Amino acid sequence: MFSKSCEYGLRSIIYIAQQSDQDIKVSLVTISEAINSPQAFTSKILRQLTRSNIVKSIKGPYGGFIIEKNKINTVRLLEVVQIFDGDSVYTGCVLGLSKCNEKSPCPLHFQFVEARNKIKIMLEKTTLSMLVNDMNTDVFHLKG
Amino acid sequence: MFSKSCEYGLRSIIYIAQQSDQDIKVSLVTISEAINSPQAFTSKILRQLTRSNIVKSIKGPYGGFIIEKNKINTVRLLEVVQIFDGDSVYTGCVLGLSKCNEKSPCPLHFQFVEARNKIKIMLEKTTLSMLVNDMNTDVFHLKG
DNA sequence: TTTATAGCGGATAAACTTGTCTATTATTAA
DNA sequence: TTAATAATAGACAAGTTTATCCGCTATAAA
Repeated sequence: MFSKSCEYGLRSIIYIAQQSDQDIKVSLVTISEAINSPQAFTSKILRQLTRSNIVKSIKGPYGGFIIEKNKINTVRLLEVVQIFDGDSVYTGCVLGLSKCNEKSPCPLHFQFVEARNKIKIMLEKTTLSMLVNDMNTDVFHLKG
Repeated sequence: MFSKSCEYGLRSIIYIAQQSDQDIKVSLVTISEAINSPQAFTSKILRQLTRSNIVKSIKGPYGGFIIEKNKINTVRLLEVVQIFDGDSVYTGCVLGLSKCNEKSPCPLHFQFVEARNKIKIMLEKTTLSMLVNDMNTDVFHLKG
């Protein structure tokens, strides 16, 4: 459904948000251990998130990554997915046709519209803070 | 959502079904022109469909591919998707975790359950004949 | 029986994604 | 000012998917 990059990106940002919510700054090493992802590759993922101004990075000793409190409340999953996979998941023809739309649809177009729109709406609605609250219940996990 | 192979596979089988429904046998060349796909690659896709006994192939002059009438009525999209992409689209963790389930879910698990199950049900319900009927209305297309 | 046709099988290549390595830059503490 | 730390940048490598090529096999018609 999502690319590996996007998966790591989502896991990273959820973890960082959870920690930032408790005012804990986390390093690359800590993150990749927490979400069980390859370190060097995760580094690239994090750069994409900092360049997009969702995550803030601090260099040097005691450095690491944080997300500002207000961003935890406002940033939605759609924005994160957008960075890594664009909108291909909920837009774009299921059969890979470039000229597929309401007017000139592929035979699966209308069957998929509803299900995929559900995904889009869900990504639009879900903020990082919602997931942080979930994480605090200890039911959910980000590795394994 | 689906791999390129799966996209070509679905487009191929829908096209073959539509033609077989009118007792027309189609060759590789015809198929790849009709669905606008690379010929050699489509050949491999078709082999997978014949090996799975969904499509029948006839060698030699006047050869080509057909789907038996009764199969058009019984084969469902799920079966085709299964061949190319397995069940990763509607099973498997959205965040790429191997140990993600109802008991020990990732933070996005429950949000996605409904939307993805909708996709699964749709693939389970839809037979080739349903799509053939659609195609006969001239509203739908498989290329471009 | 020969010839042409069309699917089959395997090797190979191109493109893209995922992942690693090393050197550099910024920053903190001593 | 120096040493240690941690993010950054870019080159490079491995893996996967997508795509091509070529010779082989089966078959139909002449």
